[in-house]
Amino acid sequence: MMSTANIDLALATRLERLTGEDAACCVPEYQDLARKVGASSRFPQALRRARALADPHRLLAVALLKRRKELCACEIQAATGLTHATVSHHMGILVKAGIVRSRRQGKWMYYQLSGSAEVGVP
Amino acid sequence: MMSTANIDLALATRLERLTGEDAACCVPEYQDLARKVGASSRFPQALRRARALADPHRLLAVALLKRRKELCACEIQAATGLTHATVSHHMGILVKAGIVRSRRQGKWMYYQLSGSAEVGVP
DNA sequence: GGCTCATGTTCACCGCAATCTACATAATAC
DNA sequence: GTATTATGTAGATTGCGGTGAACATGAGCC
Repeated sequence: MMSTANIDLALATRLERLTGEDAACCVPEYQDLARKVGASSRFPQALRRARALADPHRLLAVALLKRRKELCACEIQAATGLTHATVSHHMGILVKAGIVRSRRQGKWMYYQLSGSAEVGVP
Repeated sequence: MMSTANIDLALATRLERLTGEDAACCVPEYQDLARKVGASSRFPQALRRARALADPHRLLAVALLKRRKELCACEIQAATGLTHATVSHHMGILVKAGIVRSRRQGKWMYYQLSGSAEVGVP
């Protein structure tokens, strides 16, 4: 396995052969930029939101919540055809991602969108 | 395992016991709505975009492309610390999702954002 | 032509997430 | 109190996706 230092060196020598503009195209700069972007607090949040919408059942639930203002867990279960355990699991992920908020009324658990459901890139 | 028909029946009888507003809260309506939303051409596209951004390395690559206009594969490799095979795999997913477009120039493959990188809910 | 470099493709491995079963909890009805 | 309903939680299984090694391709250089 090639060490990170070796990869850096090989890349640097390769990039040095390029023409003029490539003076700005050095490896450490990209690693620093990547670290800076990855360390931003917005990054894990955006990732959590993207992951939350990256499942067909969860995306469907959010799409339905966009049309009906509020749905109870059993209605989402009917729409998705999943078991209640799986629905609870999915809705928990959406709530943790900040896309959906829940409200308990008696036996029923109601879900609605919490602000915009869009996902942006940090 | 409970059949779908049985679940429908059980849910319907449960929902019938609820108060006034629940006349509109019938199971087939939600299944129809779910089918309609799921059958929309926008749904699989939105899902593909969300799934494409649901990986930290891919999200990082897109975030970097938002700052630098264009990056070659080796620069993305340097930024992410992955092997070239994995970078190629990830960029392929981003291209198929329509988030990134690629351009070959000599030996180098350049990537740039293809329009907005946002993910909307259909 | 052959050689090297940058990248794409294929395959196998492995970890994680989606799912269900089973049990637990909360709230209402009796 | 018990019974029932709606939902959450824990554990186990399984399938999918991220990963890298190895091979293939394509472009420049000699």
